[in-house]
Amino acid sequence: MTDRPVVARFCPSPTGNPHVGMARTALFSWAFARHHGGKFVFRIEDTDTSRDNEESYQLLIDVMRWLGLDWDEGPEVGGPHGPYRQSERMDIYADVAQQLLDAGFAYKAYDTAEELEERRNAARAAGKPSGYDGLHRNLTAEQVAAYEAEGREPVIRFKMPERTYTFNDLVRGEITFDSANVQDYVLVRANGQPLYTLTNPTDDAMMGITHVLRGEDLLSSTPRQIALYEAFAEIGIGGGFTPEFGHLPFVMGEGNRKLSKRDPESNLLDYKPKGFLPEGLLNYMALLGWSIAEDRDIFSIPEMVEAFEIGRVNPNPARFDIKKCEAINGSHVRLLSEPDLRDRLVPYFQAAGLIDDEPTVDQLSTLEAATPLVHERMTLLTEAVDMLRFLFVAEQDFAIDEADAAKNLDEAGLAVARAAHEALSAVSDWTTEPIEEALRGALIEGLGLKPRLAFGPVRVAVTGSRISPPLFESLELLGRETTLARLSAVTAS
RNA sequence: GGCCCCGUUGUGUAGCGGCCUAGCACGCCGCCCUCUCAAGGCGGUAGCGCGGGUUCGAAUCCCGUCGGGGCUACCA
Repeated sequence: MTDRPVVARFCPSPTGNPHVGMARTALFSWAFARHHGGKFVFRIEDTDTSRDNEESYQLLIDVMRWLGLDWDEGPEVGGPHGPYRQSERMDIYADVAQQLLDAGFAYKAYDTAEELEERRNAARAAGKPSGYDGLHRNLTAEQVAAYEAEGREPVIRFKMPERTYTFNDLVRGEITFDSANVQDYVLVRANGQPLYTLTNPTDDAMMGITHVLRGEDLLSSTPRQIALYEAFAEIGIGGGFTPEFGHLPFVMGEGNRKLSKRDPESNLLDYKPKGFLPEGLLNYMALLGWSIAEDRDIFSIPEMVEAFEIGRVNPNPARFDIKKCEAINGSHVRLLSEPDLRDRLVPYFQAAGLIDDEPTVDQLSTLEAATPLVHERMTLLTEAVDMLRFLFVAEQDFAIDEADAAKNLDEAGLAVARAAHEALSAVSDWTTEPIEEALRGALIEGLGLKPRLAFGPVRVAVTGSRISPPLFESLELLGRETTLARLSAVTAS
């Protein structure tokens, strides 16, 4: 490790919906920066105009904010090395490319796509590396003139020095590439547009990035970037040093493939509406390649920051397991304080139309009283909505699950409901204890029923479902009038 | 084809030469608790890809092999 203060970054390109693999990379980079008390730079790599779009950009910002991965420099917060969107830095890349050309680190190549492909195929057939063969490395002035006269538009290629590149990967240890296998690569397209190969290292250099944490797919482009950094140092671009690299393992989806847009759980935007907590998702993602301790896997983000060491990241790919993700989320829900949970539940009840956009005092107090009843019964916040719907729904919209009714409200069940109605009619102090007493007295002792058979019909009649929060507490919250009305509605039909 | 990375129960991981009769978690199964569902408690299931070495001793080190993945673009 260098002794330079850590500057890490996250630099996605805004193409489509943000996904889980991307967020995991962001999380690790962020945690690394925070752990070392360094800076975290957020940069948008939108140089591919055919794939990038504004909406994705906004989604990226929103999702980073939802997750709480804050940045010290980047879009919307600014910083000394802006702008932080590559589409606004085109003049910089053009200038850097020209300097590279002038200093002899890069050259113009006039090969056509067809020529390239032909030679590529030949190389492959001969068992040789199939990248660019360097044919136009040393064109004479006459050759250049001839190509120009033909109207050919050159790309700019970086001239790879012929030597071996060894670096110490932060997660994988020492890795060596021979430049014989790393060919001269394109920095700038024939149409003048700079490519990722140029823009990414240029910005990392100019923004003072000391540690590059990224996906394993970029591992094999590391030697050519190291070579570029060395050229940068020569011509005075950036801080004159090469950052350290760490290549994070893939997050896998079904089969042996990387998690992709095709996998339903890859879309980060779905997590919030489904009822995930950011801290739950973050905790789970952290487990994809890292662990905090031998016997623990539930932790807070501050705890992760405290403990995160990049050297302890596991290099092998991890499969995304939505079941475990949900279980971890459930643990975090249980860790929430009652008031906190209540506040977080409100938007979900609003989305379901059960609580007004301007919640009434009544709605809020009902939710507050009901929250403890469901606190340990959910893994996703949306489950609270289903369990507590019967408390908020307008009476004309109250519905009983048909399958549950069929099972619990047969003739015997209706008899139980009638008995319950009668017993509850006599309860004047409408609180949990007297309610329970009345019901037990009438159904268990009176009718000699097993608790399961006694309370099942009441539960279904009043809450609309076989599954509900604890019954007596639920009845108290529902209120005497509504409870009795629902019981008689069921027995009347 | 070439180069590079990876390989512990179904899944995620711990392990970094003896503490391993391989630990933890999710999942699954069973039991307990119990007004339903959860939560919680207890127990069970299942793993070091393979073959050679090195060593008194290997999941741990070395070599090979097999398997998987990535890159090999005028994508990122």
